[in-house]
Amino acid sequence: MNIGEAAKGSGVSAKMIRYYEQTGLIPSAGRAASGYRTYTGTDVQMLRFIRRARDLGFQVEAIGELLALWRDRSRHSADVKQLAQAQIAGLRRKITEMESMVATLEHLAQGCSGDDRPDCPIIADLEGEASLVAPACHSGQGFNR
Amino acid sequence: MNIGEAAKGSGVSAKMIRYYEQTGLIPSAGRAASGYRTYTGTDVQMLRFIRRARDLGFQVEAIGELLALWRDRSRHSADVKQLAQAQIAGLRRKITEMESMVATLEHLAQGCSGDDRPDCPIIADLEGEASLVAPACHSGQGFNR
DNA sequence: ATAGGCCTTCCCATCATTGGAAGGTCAAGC
DNA sequence: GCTTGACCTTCCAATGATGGGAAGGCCTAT
Repeated sequence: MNIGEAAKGSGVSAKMIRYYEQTGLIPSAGRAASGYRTYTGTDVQMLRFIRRARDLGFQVEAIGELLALWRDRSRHSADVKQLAQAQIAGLRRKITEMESMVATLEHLAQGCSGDDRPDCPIIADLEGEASLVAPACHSGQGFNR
Repeated sequence: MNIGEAAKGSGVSAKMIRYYEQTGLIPSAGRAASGYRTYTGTDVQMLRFIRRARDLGFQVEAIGELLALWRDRSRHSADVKQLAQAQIAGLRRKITEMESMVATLEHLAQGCSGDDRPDCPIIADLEGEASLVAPACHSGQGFNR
């Protein structure tokens, strides 16, 4: 089948399929005499694998490792589990960060009258002055950047 | 003061300060005879404002709006609050997505023996076959991409 | 033969940030 | 005065994953 059909069948766009090939995540597809890439059912299955891993938030690099384990019939499930747990840990870290942001924002928004007056604890907090509402202690630093 | 000192004082890197100037987020800094950018205490305060907004996860575009409100003494706190609430909503959406990923991954990892045997429900799930452990119903689609 | 739908490659843009190269400036010490 | 090192300047490039588009080739049905 051609790339369009593989894209439809896998949920990975044709653009991304070419990109994954280019970056070495997947092997080069076969080519028809016309120069068109050709895909088999197995290829589509691999692309679906990638799609699902991507939907679980794995980065492409980690997906490469997952693919290698997938292909390795003598893999150790411990290796797979480790990747999954690293992914869980990474997601948890980001979730925690964002939750802290939400908590701060909610605290600030709650103290904001939200009317036509200019006074606003949100602005005050961003200004770096002590919050007009409460110490907030929101700037836990240690952000991802 | 020079850009380095402004960077230190604000927590925004010199690189980013130049970038923010270039993209119009902040006005062009003054220049010394040498061509060096010069900053005042007010500038540093503005940069700190940006830094804190950034730490709350605001995108640069939203920070521009916040800066405009900050400078607008006749602002309506409702406008500020709205930006904050939009930010909260966006963060919450991402958190929910990630939590769903974590839930799926945990479920799968829990069923993985994590030893030297190759059988692994994580791989099985990514393969797209019915999970060996449970229906999982993890692929809720509707992801951010 | 022609239309239009698919494919190819190549380049560009995103977003926020970092890195580096090549070169100018400043301040301190000799 | 001169050197040195720290700082500054601009410009260009890369990141990661993706989308957009142009210019041109291929395929199939009418």
